[in-house]
Amino acid sequence: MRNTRAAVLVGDLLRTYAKPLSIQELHEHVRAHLPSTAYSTVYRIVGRLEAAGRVHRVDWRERGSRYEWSGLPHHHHIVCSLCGRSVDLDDADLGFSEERVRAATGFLVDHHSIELEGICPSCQR
Amino acid sequence: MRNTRAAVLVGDLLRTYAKPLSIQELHEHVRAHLPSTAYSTVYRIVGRLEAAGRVHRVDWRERGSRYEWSGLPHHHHIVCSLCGRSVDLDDADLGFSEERVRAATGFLVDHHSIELEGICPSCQR
DNA sequence: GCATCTATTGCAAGTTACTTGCAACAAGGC
DNA sequence: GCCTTGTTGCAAGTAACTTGCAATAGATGC
Repeated sequence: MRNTRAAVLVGDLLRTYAKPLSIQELHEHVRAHLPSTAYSTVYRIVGRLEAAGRVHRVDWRERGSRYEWSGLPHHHHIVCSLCGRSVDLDDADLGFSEERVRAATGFLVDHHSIELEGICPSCQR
Repeated sequence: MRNTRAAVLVGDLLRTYAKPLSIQELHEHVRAHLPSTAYSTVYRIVGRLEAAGRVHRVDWRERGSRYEWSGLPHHHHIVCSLCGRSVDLDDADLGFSEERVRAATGFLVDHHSIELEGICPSCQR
């Protein structure tokens, strides 16, 4: 994968922002630095990053599908339904283990996705 | 909401099948009994059922969005990535509690969605 | 049962977000 | 610098989902 200007901008933002971003949001970011960049370019960069395993997709129901840097430790998200901010949670915070699912169902778990929505502490005030 | 023939077919299938179904699948079922039924009719019936709270949407990533009868006890699913069959899991099977999330993050949880994918016991053989 | 009212339907067209073909372009190796 | 080939911008193409509208059919009251 070539280090084109747009690809570097997309990769850097995903890596440093460390939260899921939509292609729209990535596109806006790239255009701020390289105004001629097309949506389809960002779309394809993200596809390449995903194929290379450097990024993975996250679905936030009403908020659409988003992409997050894969180098982060495994975690899930809780998104504030008022302000949209997200906080990370790991399996231990949730009491989750694949072992437990295995015991309950006999399934060998490949993949799990946990998405939570609620009101964050600051919006509760 | 009127008890039209198509709406009764959709509602009955969702209630008795008790597993998430796509609009496509519901449409095929309705057409088997009422061949003239349009996709958009099923689409709107499901929308009405959802608005009435009798059905809710479930997202199964690659398998698309599906709808499930709401009268069932709260649960999640693990879907076999080979045969597509799903098994229900409740929060206790997962060790999950909103209280725990509250303690870890301070968020008031509105809604949570947990979807698992793996290999079912019979496909493991 | 029959008339009436209005939700519901079928059809076709519209919208949206996502995908792709292709010729021009530019990153990286030599 | 020059060439090779991955990338880009543009515009057009999909597929799935939505909607407008005139015709239809549940439901209600008589």
